[in-house]
Amino acid sequence: MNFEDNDMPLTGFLENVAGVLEANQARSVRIRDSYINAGIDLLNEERLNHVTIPDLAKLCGCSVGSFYTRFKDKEAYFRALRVTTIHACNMEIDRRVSVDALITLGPKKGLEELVDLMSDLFTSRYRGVLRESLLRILEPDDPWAPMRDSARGIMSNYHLAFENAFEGYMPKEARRRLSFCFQMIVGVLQNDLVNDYHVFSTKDKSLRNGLREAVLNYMNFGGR
Amino acid sequence: MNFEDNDMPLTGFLENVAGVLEANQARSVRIRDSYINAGIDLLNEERLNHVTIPDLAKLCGCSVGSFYTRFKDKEAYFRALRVTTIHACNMEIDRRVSVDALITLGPKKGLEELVDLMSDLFTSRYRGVLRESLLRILEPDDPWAPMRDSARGIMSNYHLAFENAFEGYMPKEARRRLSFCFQMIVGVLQNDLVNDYHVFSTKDKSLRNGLREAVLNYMNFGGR
DNA sequence: AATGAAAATGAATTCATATTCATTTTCATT
DNA sequence: AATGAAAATGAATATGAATTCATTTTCATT
Repeated sequence: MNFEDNDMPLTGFLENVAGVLEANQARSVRIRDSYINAGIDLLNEERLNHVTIPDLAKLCGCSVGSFYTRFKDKEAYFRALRVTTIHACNMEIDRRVSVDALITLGPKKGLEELVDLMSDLFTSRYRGVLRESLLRILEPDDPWAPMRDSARGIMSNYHLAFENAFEGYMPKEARRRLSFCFQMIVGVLQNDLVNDYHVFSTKDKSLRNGLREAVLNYMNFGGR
Repeated sequence: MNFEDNDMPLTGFLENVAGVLEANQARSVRIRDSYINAGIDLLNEERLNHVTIPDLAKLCGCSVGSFYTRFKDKEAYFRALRVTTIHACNMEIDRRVSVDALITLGPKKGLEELVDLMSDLFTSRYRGVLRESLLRILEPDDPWAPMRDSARGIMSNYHLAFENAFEGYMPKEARRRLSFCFQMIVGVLQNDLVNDYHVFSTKDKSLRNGLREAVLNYMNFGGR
């Protein structure tokens, strides 16, 4: 999967992130990116609290000070991890659930694609960053806000595509149900993100299948 | 609602919580309970991080030191908040979804009761403690574990009651669906616990109604 | 009301990371 | 290869909240 690629080029959006300091030399860009990539991977293993700057620096084979010539502070670093993550997610979203793509797929396959896309995002290499963002959702920054924005974008695409499928008129009831589907998918996936002890899990494909079935059933497109 | 009562007597279970120090005088019991009650209420407003011991002491009209004669450390204090919460939740669970109660209600009303019970728990005075526990789920303690245990208990009751309703034989398919229902309910409610920006919310009754409808539909008991 | 145990007090201390900065090293341009 | 700007270094410092403890006060029993 494209958005799973390691060592993606981080140039073009990191530059504009508040607190990410200018990197004018190839060397500093390399170190900056290695900090970002290390962070993305580490957050799949532990909480950001437990990642100390000295640890991080050692892992990247450089010094504490270098961290601070790349990032204003730890907060800016986490912001950079998030922006990288959101960028990757949004690429995937645009690719797979644009209004055009959804109109081509039609309602039923479109819904299946929604479950698959969301499952893929929550299972990707960025899972740890997503988890950390979710677990810090109440902090002043609200690191989950951009995910919410993306979610709203997806929803809007679905509403448009469904309206089109229903020839311009979608019953209010169907709108409500569509929204609730999305809320179920997100809820179940967020729960899985944080909680390993469920019957249906993203670890195998059971959660994906369960969600698909639940959503299709609920929308009256019939299960499998 | 019973489990909503303020100033519930905290004697009988707090005594056994690790790190909760003996309180032999009426005065110390009073102070201990006022710390607990203040904490439960504060966590509806802010994260535990932001509650400092000096703040807490001032709020309870006593000194920092008194906190440490009641609780070994802040961790023990949070444990006490959780045990209080779980105690209240379990009382409500036993009262409302015992196997007997569920057999009396029958499958359809039983499912509605599940949605209502879970919604009530996640909307109670203990909402803040539940949220804080969820957001700390990855910490060594796993403060969410006891909630998971309660959840397992509820599930088991439902499986037993449904087996009874289906005269001792419940199709595997129905078992799976029942589990997934629960996973949806918990997922959606946990999401709401942490995230205010959804179409269906516990703030009004919309989430409760939506969940009820979704669950009944999915289980083929027909919506409203 | 005397007495010793329990509890409360809050200024001072501890502790664990995040962050700084004077110095050294590397880069890129001439 | 000389030069100045950029970047890296890591020991030292700052920070901020949790925790301690010597002292004072209150409780409960006689």
